[in-house]
Amino acid sequence: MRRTRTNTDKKVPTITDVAAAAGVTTATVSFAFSGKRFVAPETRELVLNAARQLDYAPNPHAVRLATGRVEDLIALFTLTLDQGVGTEKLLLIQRALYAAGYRAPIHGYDFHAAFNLPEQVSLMRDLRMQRPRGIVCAAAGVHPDAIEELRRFAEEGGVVACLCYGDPIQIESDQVIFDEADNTYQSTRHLLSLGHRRLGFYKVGLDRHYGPRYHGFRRALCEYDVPYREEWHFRGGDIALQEESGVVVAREWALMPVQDRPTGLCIVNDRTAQGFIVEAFRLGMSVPEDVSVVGHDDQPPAVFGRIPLTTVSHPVTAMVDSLVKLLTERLEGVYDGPARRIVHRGELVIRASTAPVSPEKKEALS
Amino acid sequence: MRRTRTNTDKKVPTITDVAAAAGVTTATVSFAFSGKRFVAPETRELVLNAARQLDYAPNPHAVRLATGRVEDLIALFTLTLDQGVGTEKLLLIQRALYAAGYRAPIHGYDFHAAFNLPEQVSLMRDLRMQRPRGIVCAAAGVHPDAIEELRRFAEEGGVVACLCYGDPIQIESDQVIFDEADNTYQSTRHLLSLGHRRLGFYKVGLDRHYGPRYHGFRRALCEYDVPYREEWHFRGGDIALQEESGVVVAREWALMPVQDRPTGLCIVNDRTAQGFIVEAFRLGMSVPEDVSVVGHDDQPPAVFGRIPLTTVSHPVTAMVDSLVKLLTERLEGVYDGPARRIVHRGELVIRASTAPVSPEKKEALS
DNA sequence: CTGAAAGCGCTTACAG
DNA sequence: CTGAAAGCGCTTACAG
Repeated sequence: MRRTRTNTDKKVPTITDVAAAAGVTTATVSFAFSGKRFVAPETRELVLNAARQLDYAPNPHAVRLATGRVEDLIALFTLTLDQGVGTEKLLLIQRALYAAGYRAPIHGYDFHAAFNLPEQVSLMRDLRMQRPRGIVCAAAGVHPDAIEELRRFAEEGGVVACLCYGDPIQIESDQVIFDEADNTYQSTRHLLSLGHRRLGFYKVGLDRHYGPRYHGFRRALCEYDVPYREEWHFRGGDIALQEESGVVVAREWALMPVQDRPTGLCIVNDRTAQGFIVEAFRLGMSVPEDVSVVGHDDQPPAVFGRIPLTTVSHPVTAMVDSLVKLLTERLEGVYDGPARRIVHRGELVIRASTAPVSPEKKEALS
Repeated sequence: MRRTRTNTDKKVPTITDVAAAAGVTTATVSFAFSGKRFVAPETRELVLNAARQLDYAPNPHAVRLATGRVEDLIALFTLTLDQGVGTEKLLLIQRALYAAGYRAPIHGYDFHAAFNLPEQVSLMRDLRMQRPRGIVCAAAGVHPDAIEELRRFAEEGGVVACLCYGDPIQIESDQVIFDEADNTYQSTRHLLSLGHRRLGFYKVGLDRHYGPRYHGFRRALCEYDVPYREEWHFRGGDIALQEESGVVVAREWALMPVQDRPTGLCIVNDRTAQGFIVEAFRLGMSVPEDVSVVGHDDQPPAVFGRIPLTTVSHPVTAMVDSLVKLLTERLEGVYDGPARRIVHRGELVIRASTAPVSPEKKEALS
């Protein structure tokens, strides 16, 4: 992998070249750029011209080595660079930070890294060693060892802000939390309020079958005194494409005896729910006549899919706004107190994929 | 924005600390890690233990400053971190490069940066100054000044590989090119072969209304001797959400007199096409009875949207494979010859959104 | 087998 | 108003 500079490679101009060209010291060049010390206007012009002439730009590694931390760098860490809310949040954070004068490259890895522990920890450690000004951790399922790296980063003077799903991350840092349990609780209550009593649950992804969303589901059932049935907790298999795992769930569901299968399904997320619905129709069923389906996120597929989806929103913009606010307050020294937490909840949006349980099904049940 | 180390901040261990703890020189520590010089096994153990003890990790900036280029860093540059093929490609490239032992953070900016020239150039310059081993430029609409930065990067010994849309980027580097013109040419020919003669065109995004896709559209029309009609070249407005601009196009289309509006529409891309279709149905029209619609990309929305979409695929995986192959051959010194170009084309996938032009419309036309 | 030291390209006290 | 020089934390010829 190693490669040495060949003699055909062009030399990159350094501060020394600029100093020589301008007939000054490197100190003067440095100060002419940074403004941290007064430089006579004429000298300044001389330096700037020489720099322009040579097309000089400072070597960031030298700058960072000399100054310690990288003051304008905020690293964005994620494990879910998906085709949905995860990526959208990062984009919005990036945009806001760029606007505030920071660079914010995304150091992410896709979905599969969530199950690849050593990789995850080494990624986080790399980030820490780069000594950015801050790290935004926007990921679900961050391993304790990776969190430990974050903690060290904070101890060493870095700013940490987290965007969490479901549960807070075990670290003393500002956190914006999406209440996943409540999200699924709301969708489940909606189905219950429509009279459904045989309810199924499915969450895409291998992670956390029994995480916050599951608990939200159970809590709603509990309040309505409706029993939880393990066989209606679908798994869908290990499929990368979200829609496809919805297809698998539809097949599993369709194979169940009509008298004893869910009449309402709580499916996380919209894309997976649409996958379910498309396959259900293909199998001769219809939604919501044969099953009511609630999705999650209220992303475009909820509106532009097979049928308009009843869903619970994921407040992407609000969460990003909170995060950026907490973070920039720290960065700019406006706030320096104890860690803060802001919890966001989604909202139920009723569309066409849910309907009251049909009378004959009510009978069948009794 | 500046911040100095407070005395509560923990000190990060350096190579000097490790050397002291192990009772050796920093040189020995360095070589014990890199293996570039023989180190007695016992000494090695001593060093490794001390490092573990202190939880030492080298400061990447010092390493980079000392060695010049960053040997295991490939920067991924993009201007389109979308919710679709753009992000998917980057993910796949990242995954492949990680597997090959490289780090590949995404230095991207969203869609709007494409129109923000200074930002774009400064991003590319920052990347160059970081002196990674290589830069992958996966973006459409890269400005000449940004390309100039890429060129300098290559002159200075960096490896450049491009993933282009439509036209090659004006630089001597390996390139994988997606033939956008052919993509739209194929979709247009499909409509023509179904008997449609009144054809409309819409490409989401402000960029390049008259780019390669437009030319593919016109070429197909030309071959069938069908006139191009400027008023059927839709604009859709400046809308971030791809589906929404499809909605706008549907409204524009529906307002046209029935006798004089397109019977076939070539819409880039699938999400936009589904947006069009959903709105068309809402307006009381139906697809393909009232209009045939071809999408582009063959992404999930083509299969899981309002109706299954006839579309032309975007060969994401094949393109990424090509790119990674070209790039790693360079990185590993397997290939060192002149720049190579690989062109990929998509394939027509026929589903339910297109149908032969109806007889009464044929009459109306004549 | 391993040290002592120069050098990478910056920044910033310390002088004048 | 600006220089001379130390220092950031590494790597790597140069010695022995």
